[in-house]
Formats: sequence, structure tokens, C-alpha cells
Amino acid sequence: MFPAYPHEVLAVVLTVREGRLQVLLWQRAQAPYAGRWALPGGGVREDQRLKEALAEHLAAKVHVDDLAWREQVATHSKVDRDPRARVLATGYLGLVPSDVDPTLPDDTAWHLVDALPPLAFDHGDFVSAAVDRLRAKLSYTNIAFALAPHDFTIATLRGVVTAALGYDVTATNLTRVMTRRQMIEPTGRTRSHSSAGGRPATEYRFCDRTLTVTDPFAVLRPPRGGHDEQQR
Amino acid sequence: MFPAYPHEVLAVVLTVREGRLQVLLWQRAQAPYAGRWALPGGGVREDQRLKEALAEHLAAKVHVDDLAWREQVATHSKVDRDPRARVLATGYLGLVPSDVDPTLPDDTAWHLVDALPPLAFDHGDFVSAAVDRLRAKLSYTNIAFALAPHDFTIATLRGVVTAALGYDVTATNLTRVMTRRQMIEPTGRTRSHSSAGGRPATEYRFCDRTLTVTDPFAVLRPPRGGHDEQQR
DNA sequence: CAGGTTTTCGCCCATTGGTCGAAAACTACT
DNA sequence: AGTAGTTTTCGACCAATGGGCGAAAACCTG
Repeated sequence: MFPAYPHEVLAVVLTVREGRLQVLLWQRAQAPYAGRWALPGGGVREDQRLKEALAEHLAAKVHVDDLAWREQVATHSKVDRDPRARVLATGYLGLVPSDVDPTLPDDTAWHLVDALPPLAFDHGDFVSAAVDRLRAKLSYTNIAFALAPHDFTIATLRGVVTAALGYDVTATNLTRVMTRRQMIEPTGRTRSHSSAGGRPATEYRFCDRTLTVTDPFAVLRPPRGGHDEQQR
Repeated sequence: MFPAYPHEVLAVVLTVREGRLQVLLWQRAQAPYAGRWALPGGGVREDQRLKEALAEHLAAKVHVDDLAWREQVATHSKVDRDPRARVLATGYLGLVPSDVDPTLPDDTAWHLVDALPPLAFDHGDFVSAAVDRLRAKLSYTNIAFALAPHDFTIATLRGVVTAALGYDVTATNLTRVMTRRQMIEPTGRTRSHSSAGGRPATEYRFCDRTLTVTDPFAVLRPPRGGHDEQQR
């Protein structure tokens, strides 16, 4: 039928660690690109779908169920992206909550997203695409649920969001917006900080831990009277 | 190295025709799915990237330069998505302006997106994904430039947007929003309708014919004073 | 209980979108 | 020419959403 190519999946696993957005990389021991850092991933078996292959390869690096979110980002096809042979690659975005700390193999480590070493192959492209995707979605979806702990204070959430976006967000706005959008709700509990004083913070959680989008995208909203009537 | 698979590209070419959103399909003559409608596309040669393969296969159906926009949407990998053999498929969204009317081969035709016949393979999934993508982008990008004629009246634009979204949009809002976002600008000319009277409409064009996003995504905007300072 | 700290809440403002109706600009007919 | 009909455009008004700021609340420590 058509010519066939090896196909690999690559995972861009992001998390917030020490107040910074980080990506999971492992250091290659062998050529090509020996010594360079690369994304976890690998080939796809005959009986696997892409996401299954991803899970399998990822299991070698982190517990797969540490991933609170996973979505496909893009497939790259440059002919010489791998010097050995032509390999197509599909990249995924994966998110790990900031309070989950998987034990990593020796060759694997978190790296600051905004201070990456040169990566192997075209993996740098995958990282930037995934980071862009995350940042965009942070603004109009509740995807932060996959980066924040299950229960959290506004200060914590602010830290996570700030780190992921790369710029400051005020606690006031964050609270107002997230609650107005009905993304987060108080658990009822409250949390005192360990050291120093300060009013105890109310504990929040995400109402819904599935991806939901908000559309303040006015322009294009059906008119009020519209009982989902037929157009034209 | 890794097992290899044939890989195909599929094009979901959308346009607005007769006030409705339509997709380009061709009717299969041979098994499997003989008689069913399918998306244009095909295999990827050794020396091609995905987008190049797409252009080549599409050339058999429409003039490739009729496409005002093209973007990758997703790669599907279900093991039995093709009964003959395992084939991975990457779907693209393509847009043709409403005033461009390519001559189509005999087996090819436009179909109403919201009244599709059963499609071959998993092509239906590709169509819905592409339509969703288009609708989302219509709201927060200027992607309408790829659906509307180069120069247009507000009435025309409204028709295109209404058709693509599937619900009504008021002319007043459309004008205000699109101009406020600096997406469209008057050409200076004006257009009288053929029949009937009526005030002549001012002619507009898109300021920029490259994809630009607007982010009314408040929550997450850097504070005003922020001279792009370091976070932390 | 005073001082320091952190969180929360309320007030005010700017921007954006939604609705509606009047005015503008044109054609056609008497 | 004047009037009726049609389509577009513009302005006024309203609602919702964010952003900024400062006061009040709630806690800890000495």
C-alpha cells in the first residue's frame, strides 16, 4: 500500500517544582546525541495505540498514574529529524501535580523550562509547543487542576499558575475569576501556615477535575432569545 | 529499530457555500467502504513531510492554492481503523474562501457538515475534530479571513461566520468586535446591492491575513506595571 | 494585648460584549 | 420632487468580567 515508517511517541511532562515550570528529561548515553537530554518516549508496537505506547514508555520514567492530564499536541515529520532513519513522532503534553514527587531513574531529571540545555533531535520543538499549549489552556480552561494539588490554598494556586505562565497573577483576581467561573470551591477546611502568623487560608479544590472550557469569547455567542433555533 | 506503519494524511477542507458550512468529500469506488464518502488524502512518500504529502493529494481534488489556511489537527492510531492494514493517519484542517469555487472531479463534492452521510473509516472523527477547531478559533482569532472573500461587506462576513458557527451573530456586534480587535478595516470603497434599495455597505478587508489571536482571557494577564519582569 | 503577617473582602473603575432603536443612504414608484 | 421601502450604520444604554487598591479579618508571637 503506502510506504511505512517507524513511529514514536514523545512525552512532554510538565510540572511546577520549586516555584518554576519544569520538564522531565533523560540523558542519552548512546549516539546519536550522546550526552544530550531528550524527551521520554519510544516506538509504537503493532497492538498499541499511540496513547498506550506513551503510557508504556513513560512507565520507565515515572508512575504513569502520576499524570493528571495528557493530550496530544502535534506530529512532526521532518525527513531527517532522526539521523539514523526516518521516524515520525507524535508529541503529547503530560501534567504532574506540584505535590506529586515521583522517584526518577538515575538518567532522568526535571529541567527548568526557561533554561533548557540543547536537546536531542527536534525535541526542543515539542517542548515549546507543549508549553504554549499549556499556557493557552491555563487561561480559558480549568486545566490548572492537573498542576495544583488536590486541595490547596489560593497562595499555592497562585504559585503554580504564576510559575506555569511565567508572570505574576494577583491573588485577588485569581480567586475572583476562578470562583466566578465556578472552577474552584472551598472545601470548608482552612489551613494555617507552619511558621509565622497570618490569617489561616481557606482551602479550595477544583469543582470538576475534567477539562472544561470557559468562553468569554463574546463575538460569537448565540443571541439571547435563541432557543437553539435553526440558522438561515 | 521500531516497527513501521504506513502513514496517511487526510484533509478536512471546509468552506461556506450557500450559507452553510460544507466539507469536501469524494465517493469511494472500491472496497473497503465502496460507495461511501471519504476525506481526500493518501500516503506519505519517503521524501515528503506530512504537509507536502497533503498538498500533493489535495491537488487531485482542488487547486492547492485555493486553501487560505491549513493546520494540523490530530493523529489517530486505532489499530483497526483501516480493515486492510494498520495505518496511522494525521488529519488537517483546510479552509477555502467562500468566493472561491474550485472545479471538482466527478467523484468529489461538497457536503453539508451538519447533515453528513456515514463516512468511510474513522473519517467522521476527523471532520468533527476539524469543525470544532474551526469554531473555537473563529471566536478568538482572525481565522475568518480564510473563509471570507478578500474584500467583503459586513453582511457577507456575517453570513460566513453565521454559517460556520451554526448560529446567528448580529451585524452590530460583529462589526464592533472585529474592528475593536483591529481585525478588519474599511477599504474605503462601498458596495451597492444589485436589486432592491438600501444604504450601500462599506467594504472591509482583514488587516492581517496571518493567524493572530486575541486574548480577552483576563485571569492571567501580567499586571499593568509589569515591565516583563522576572517571576518568582 | 500590641505588633507583625497573611488572607479576604468590598469598592471603584475600565474594557468588552449585547440589545435596541433611530438616523443615514440608497432605490423605486407615483 | 416626494414618499415609501430597504439595508446599513451609528449611538445610547446595560450587563458582565477583570484589574487595582486599601481596609478589615484572623491568626501567631512576644
